[in-house]
Amino acid sequence: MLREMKLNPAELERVANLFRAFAEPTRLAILQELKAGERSVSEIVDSLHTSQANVSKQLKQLFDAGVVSRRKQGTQVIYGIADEMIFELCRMVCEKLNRDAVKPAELKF
Amino acid sequence: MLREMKLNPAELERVANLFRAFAEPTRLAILQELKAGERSVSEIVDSLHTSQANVSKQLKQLFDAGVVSRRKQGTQVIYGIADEMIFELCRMVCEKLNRDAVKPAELKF
DNA sequence: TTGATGCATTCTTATATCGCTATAAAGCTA
DNA sequence: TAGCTTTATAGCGATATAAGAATGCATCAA
Repeated sequence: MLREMKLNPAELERVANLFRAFAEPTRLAILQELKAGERSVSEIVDSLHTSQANVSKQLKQLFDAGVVSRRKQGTQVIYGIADEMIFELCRMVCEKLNRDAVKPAELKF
Repeated sequence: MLREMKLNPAELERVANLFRAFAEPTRLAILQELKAGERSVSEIVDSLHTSQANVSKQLKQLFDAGVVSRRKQGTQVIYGIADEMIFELCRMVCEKLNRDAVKPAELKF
């Protein structure tokens, strides 16, 4: 049971909110960095082309969505991937984009 | 090879754009309707609580993202799911939300 | 041809969000 | 304590987007 139930508006909102976490290039770039391992905020800032304030804000969104984890280490805050399903999601999206594109260049998150 | 490459900004943008198609409750509701089978625009309108203009606009976004297909049938336009991967995506997102929530109510797209 | 139906598009308003600068807060260290 | 480093937040301008109202555009029937 429960199989074919339709989600109510509040549930749809929650699903949409989680998808929204991935619907922004800067946040995806952050997730790509974290894929290689935990990073402090300043390490992420150094690897991206945006401000520290912006990185902090995007990290907050990812954290609130349950996508990344964090812990304090002295004066630093170390972020990591909270759920590996993220990469499965990105992989599936990339595969679809590759299917749809006629181009030979393959995307791989 | 190509395994651990990072996506460039244009590629990240494309990935983000596809995620964005799912980042909105009305569009998710439309996809839920289409999961049961093809539907005309007016059928979708009747099943949702929003205007025909809005449904058409959201359908256009889904179509442009390659998420739904469409065909004309007389005066109607029939929409359907273009790629079943959509439901796998939604299933994974719901599962994560269910994991994160302590509540017993399970979401299932 | 006229009118009706079904869908798409345009315009507008309200709201959200990205990214910046400046600033605050917390933890080291001298 | 003072000063430095690291991160978070507030405020702001610019841009994007959701949704309603009105309109345009086919298609079909009478």
